[in-house]
Amino acid sequence: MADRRRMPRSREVARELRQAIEAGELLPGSLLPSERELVAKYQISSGTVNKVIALLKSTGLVVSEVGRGVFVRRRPQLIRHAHDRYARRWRESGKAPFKAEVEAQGRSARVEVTSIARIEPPKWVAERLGLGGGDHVLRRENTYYVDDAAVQIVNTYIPLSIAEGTSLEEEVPGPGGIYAAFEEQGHRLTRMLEEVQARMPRNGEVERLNAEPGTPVLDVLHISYDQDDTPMDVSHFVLRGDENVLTYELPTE
Amino acid sequence: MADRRRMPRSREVARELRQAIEAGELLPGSLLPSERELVAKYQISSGTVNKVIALLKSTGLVVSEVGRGVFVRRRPQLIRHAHDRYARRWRESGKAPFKAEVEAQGRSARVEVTSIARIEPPKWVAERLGLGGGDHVLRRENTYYVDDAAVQIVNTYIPLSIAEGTSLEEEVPGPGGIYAAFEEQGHRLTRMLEEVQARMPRNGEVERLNAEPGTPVLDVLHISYDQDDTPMDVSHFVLRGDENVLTYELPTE
DNA sequence: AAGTGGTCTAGACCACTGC
DNA sequence: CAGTGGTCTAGACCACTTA
Repeated sequence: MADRRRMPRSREVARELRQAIEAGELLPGSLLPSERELVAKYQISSGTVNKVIALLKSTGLVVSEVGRGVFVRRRPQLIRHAHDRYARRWRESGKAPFKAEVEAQGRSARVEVTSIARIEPPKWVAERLGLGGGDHVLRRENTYYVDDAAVQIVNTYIPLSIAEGTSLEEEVPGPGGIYAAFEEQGHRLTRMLEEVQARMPRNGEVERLNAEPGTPVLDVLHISYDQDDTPMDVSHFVLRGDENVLTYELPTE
Repeated sequence: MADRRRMPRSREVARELRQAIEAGELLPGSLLPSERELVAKYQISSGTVNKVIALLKSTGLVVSEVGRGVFVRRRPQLIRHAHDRYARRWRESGKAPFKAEVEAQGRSARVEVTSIARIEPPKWVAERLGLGGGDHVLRRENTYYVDDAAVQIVNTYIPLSIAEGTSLEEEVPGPGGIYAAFEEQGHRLTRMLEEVQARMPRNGEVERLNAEPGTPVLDVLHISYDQDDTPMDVSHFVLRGDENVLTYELPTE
C-alpha cells in the first residue's frame, strides 16, 4: 500500500530475507544461504546479491565473515550508560561505573590507556575550556573493551594548569579515577554538560571500534565544571551506536 | 603508515575525492565530476565509481540527485535540543522551544499532528507507563519540519486514565502544549528520563525524514513523571542524526 | 535530446576459511 | 581443496533533469 513506484530488485530480496529473519525462520547466529545459492534462488546476478547483503548489513541485521558466510546477528546486549555515571558514590565504591555495568551483565570489561601527552588543544577544546592561545592541555586517550571488543573511545582534555605535576599525568591516576584526582586538587565536580550526536564512523574509527561499516556511532562531548564553574575537562566519547544506550535523568527546575 | 594490506580501489578513489573536498578544492554545494568522467579519469568501471559515490554518501560528505549530479554537501546547520526544553519557562512563554531554536537560526519551523488515536499500547510503552493488560493509551503522532523538510518524528503515548476527555485528545491541546494540559489535570512535571541510541533508519523512516539512506538517526525515549512519580507520558523521538544535537545539563547529586 | 545517477548482468579473480 | 564473501569489469537500460 505504500510503494507507488517499483522497488529495486535488491531491496525486494533484502525485504524477503529480513522478513524471514524477523519471522524466526532464520535464527540469530544461523547462516544465510551463500551468495551463490541466492543467485540461483532469486535469479539475480552476483553483484545484486552482494548489494542485498550490503543492505542487510547496513541495518545491522546480519554480519558477514569472509570465507565463512553471512550470519544473522545475535541481538547485542546493550550497555547502559546511566546519567549518574559520574556520581561520587561510584568513585567512593572504587569501581568504575562502566566496569560495574558490564560485569553485572556477566561480561568482562577492560580499559586501556592508549596515550597521555601534553599538547596544544584543538580549537573546539580550547573554546570549551575557556583557554587562550598558547595554553596547553593534557590529553588522555582511552579505549574501553567489552569481552575484548572495543566499544568506546574516549579522549579527555584537561587544562595543564590543573593537571600539571599531579597524578592526572600518570597512567593510573589513583583509585576512583580522574575525578577523585580532581577532588584532591580542590576541584569538586558540581555540574556537567553533554552534547550528543549520531553520525557515521570516520575512517580510523571503523577499525578502532571494529564497527561494521554501516553502523553509526554516538558522539558525545562532555564538559565538567567545578564549584567555581570552571571547566575541569572536556571528554570526547565515541561509542558504537548499536551496543550502547545513554540514559539521562533530568529534574525540572 | 597505517594500511598494511592493499586498499580496494573504490576506497582509494573515495579517499582522493574526500581529500579534495576537505582541502577546499571542491567547495560545499559544488558539483563533483560525473560518474562517466570519473570512469575515464580513474580508469575504473562504472560499478566501481558508483560504489565510490556510495562510500562518500555513507559518510554524509556528498549528496546525489538523479539527473543532476553529485554535490558536496553544505554543512548543515545543527538544531540544538537543550536539556531545558521541557522547562516551565518555555510553556509560559507560549512559544515551543523547537520553534524558538529554529527561528533563532533564521529558519522556519512547523509541527504537524499526523494522528491522534486511542490504542492498545506496544509492550515497551505499557512497561514504562506501568500499565496492565487491557489498559489503553492515547497516541499522538507528530512530525516536525524545518524549512519544510521533516527532521523529527515524535510519537507520544499517554495513559487514557489521564488523557480521557481532556484537551489532550484534541489536535491543539491549548497554548503551552501538552505539558500545560497535564498541569491542568493536576499532573505537574517533576522529573524525566531519556534513553538515547544511535541507529540506522528503519524502512519507513528513510522516507518520512527524507534522510539520505546511510545517515543515522537519534532514537530517544522520553518518560515524564509527575509529583507522585507517576509516569505521565512516554514519547518516542526519531531525529535525523546529522542535523540535530541533544544537549543535557546534569547536576551531580 | 543529451546528460545524470541508480540499478543490474554475467562473468572474473582474490584472500580467506574449514575440512 | 572446495566454498565463502569482497571486489571489480564492461557493458546495458531506466527514470529523471536540464536546456
